Amino acid sequence: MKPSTIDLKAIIRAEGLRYTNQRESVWQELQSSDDHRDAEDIYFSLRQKGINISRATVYRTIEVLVKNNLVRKLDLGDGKNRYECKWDAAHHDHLICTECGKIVEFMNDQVEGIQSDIAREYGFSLSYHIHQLFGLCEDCR
Amino acid sequence: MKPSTIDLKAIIRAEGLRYTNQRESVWQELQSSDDHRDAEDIYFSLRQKGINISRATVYRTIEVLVKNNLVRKLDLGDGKNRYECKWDAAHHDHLICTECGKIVEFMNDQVEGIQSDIAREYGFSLSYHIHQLFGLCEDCR
DNA sequence: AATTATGTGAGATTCAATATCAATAAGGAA
DNA sequence: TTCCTTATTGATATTGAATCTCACATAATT
Ligand SMILES: [Mn+2]
Ligand SMILES: [Mn+2]
Ligand SMILES: [Zn+2]
Ligand SMILES: [Zn+2]
Repeated sequence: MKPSTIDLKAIIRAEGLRYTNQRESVWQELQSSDDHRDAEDIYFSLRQKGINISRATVYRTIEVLVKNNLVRKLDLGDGKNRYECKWDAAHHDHLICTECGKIVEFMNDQVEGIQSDIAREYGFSLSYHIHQLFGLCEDCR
Repeated sequence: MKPSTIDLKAIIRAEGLRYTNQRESVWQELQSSDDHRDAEDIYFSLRQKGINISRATVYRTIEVLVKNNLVRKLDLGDGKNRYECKWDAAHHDHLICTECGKIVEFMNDQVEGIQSDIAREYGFSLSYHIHQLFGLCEDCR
């Protein structure tokens, strides 16, 4: 992931919130990889780097980032939420290997269009969708 | 839902399991409606009908039914698994109202086909998928 | 520096789901 | 039918992710 052009301090303060070391740390940690990580991952990585932070603060901060569209929350069906840095990313969905956990991102305009058609057909106004394909990756089958 | 032509006793015993009142009761309860219900719903409905059963047994029995493709387990993102009777149902995905919880079932051959294409493109062999559209239904928007 | 309200940390709590284990009962044998 | 073996059940404890509580810390303003 390329270095952020995002000014977290400005965003945080525009929300009327306080800019803190903990919030900056969580944001940096999430930006440090392209992975789809869970809150516990973030918590442990920060602790390992000697940064003192609590689980509660990790959860609370992630929620702030999600609300400001800097991070996307994902439920990949393994019982815990995962998060990905999405401030510069176009929409995409996921292909997941049920054996090794590998995650491939895909985007298909045709499917996106059909989703809108389906919503219209049933009188729904769509706000978001979940589209996940599960199976075995090349290496695992 | 039309009355079952399924012989649960035969299926259960073919699995080398014992046919019990509890297992039959859970199966009957799941068949009694077309809804997407959670385990607690099933548990309470049975108790209300005077059937003595424990939560643990409800969970365990549902798992047996899922493994035998009589019931489909769904994660609709509200923190608890939901179940639908699917012994006679063709595959379908879901459109969910985030306001009132209404669930509409849809099926689109084109999307199903594209999913296969995507899997092939990335070298995956697909085993299942989750496709859920969230938004406001006609009544709620 | 003083003030004040927001943010944080440690631990308690919630809730769905699973595990434990003594008691029960299904189903095969006689 | 009765007996026997063992899967199943129920009551309860436990797990794990996520949230809540509240005394204390600290960001931000004056
Ligand atoms: Mn992704
Ligand atoms: Mn359905
Ligand atoms: Zn794999
Ligand atoms: Zn609605």
